[in-house]
Amino acid sequence: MPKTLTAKTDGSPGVVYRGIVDGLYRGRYVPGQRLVEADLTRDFEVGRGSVREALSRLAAEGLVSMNLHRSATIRSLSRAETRDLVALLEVLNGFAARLAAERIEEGVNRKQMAEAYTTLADPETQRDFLHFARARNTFYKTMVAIGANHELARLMPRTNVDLIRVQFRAYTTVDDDLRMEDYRGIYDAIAEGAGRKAETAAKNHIRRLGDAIDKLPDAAFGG
Amino acid sequence: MPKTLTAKTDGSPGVVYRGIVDGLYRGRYVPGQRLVEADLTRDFEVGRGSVREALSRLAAEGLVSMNLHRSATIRSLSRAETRDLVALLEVLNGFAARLAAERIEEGVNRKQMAEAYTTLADPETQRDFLHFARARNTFYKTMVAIGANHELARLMPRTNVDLIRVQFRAYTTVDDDLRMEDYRGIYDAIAEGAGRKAETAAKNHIRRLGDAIDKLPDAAFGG
DNA sequence: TAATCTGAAATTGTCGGACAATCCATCTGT
DNA sequence: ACAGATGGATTGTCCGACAATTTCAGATTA
Repeated sequence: MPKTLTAKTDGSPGVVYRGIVDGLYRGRYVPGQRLVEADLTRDFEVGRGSVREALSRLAAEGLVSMNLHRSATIRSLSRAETRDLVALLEVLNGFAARLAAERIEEGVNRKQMAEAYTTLADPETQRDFLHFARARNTFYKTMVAIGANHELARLMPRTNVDLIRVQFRAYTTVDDDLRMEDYRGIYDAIAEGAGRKAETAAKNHIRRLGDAIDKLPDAAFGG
Repeated sequence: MPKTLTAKTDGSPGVVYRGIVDGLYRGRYVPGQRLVEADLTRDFEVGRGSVREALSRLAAEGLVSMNLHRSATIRSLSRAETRDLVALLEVLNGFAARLAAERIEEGVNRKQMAEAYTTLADPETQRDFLHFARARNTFYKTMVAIGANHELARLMPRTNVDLIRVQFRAYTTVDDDLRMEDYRGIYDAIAEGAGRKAETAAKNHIRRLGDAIDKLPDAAFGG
């Protein structure tokens, strides 16, 4: 029986890959920080080749940037880059929401989507940043999965949502309630099977997010 | 003076990377073909580590697929995958066209766009598949560049347009004229600075492409 | 003192070798 | 003909080595 492992689950490079992404969310690594290969080799107890492979994967996804003969660094989004990314996410998430709405009736989709939304809306999960981040990721991932567009699913992780999440984490305490209403709106539209409506709901949500980020002070942007 | 090299231009892995992409367009590699590391090491005269890094980059972009303990293979799009990809490209290209139209007045954008379109429309370049493919790539790349959305530019090459281009190359002789009209429509809308119009023109073009592909026989799809 | 130059240390880029794990095709015995 | 054993081919991973380049502290100079 051949092992069916996804690209991220496999061996040593995967350990490093996941370790770094996880470390990002846990605050062990912060945007701008240098990632020295020798250190990673020691920390994760794998060969330099594996470290290298993990780094180049992360670079391909845009999470770290690699300059020739310089250490890789955790990428830090500038104001302009953030704006670009938000504009792109508006389009992509709108597309994903529309697809999800169109397929809500198939299989166990409705049940899965409901589950993801329920845990996201649970005040219990909202107490802890890590729990909330995970629930939100699950929500979006479910939405994309239900949409069943293989290529979209492949491309989504290659946007830098994670960076946005982490880089502005300190500033997100403002309007939690408003955002929860957004999520509810998106979910309801998807549950209704209203593709158009879901698309605009998702787009509007991202646009509001972009507006909020625009108002952030320069200190929130590293480079 | 620090060398300013882009991710694809750098050293040995870049040689392999570009060699394979180029080989794809030249027909040296065909979808489904196995890529044995030892062979590539010999052909490109670089270390296995570099070959490995190039392969994982290509895998990250979706051009080759890597299975555990099996050779990497040039990916072959199934009918469903192609449909998904086309639907995604419709959204992304629409976005790119809109952005380009909105910024056509800035700097040398108008001139560059006109140039790209002119060489694309030149009957001379349309005679040879390789020339035409290159001109079309330039056309789209210019459009994206003018749009000036850094994240979109980063993400576009990670779609599998190249695969579509190559895999269905044998079947594209049908409606060249119709497609040239499409390009003209897109270009005109961009030149007018009409964002909405450019978006729908690009979307319609991709949709027509998708319809054409839908009518292709099963033989066109490998896996 | 401040700016500049210099050289050593740190770090990455690349290669080659080595070995285990696994897959694949072939062979073998029934 | 078919199930299982077997060996070659290929990948996954690590290690060591060396050149190229950057980085930084200390020496030199205006």
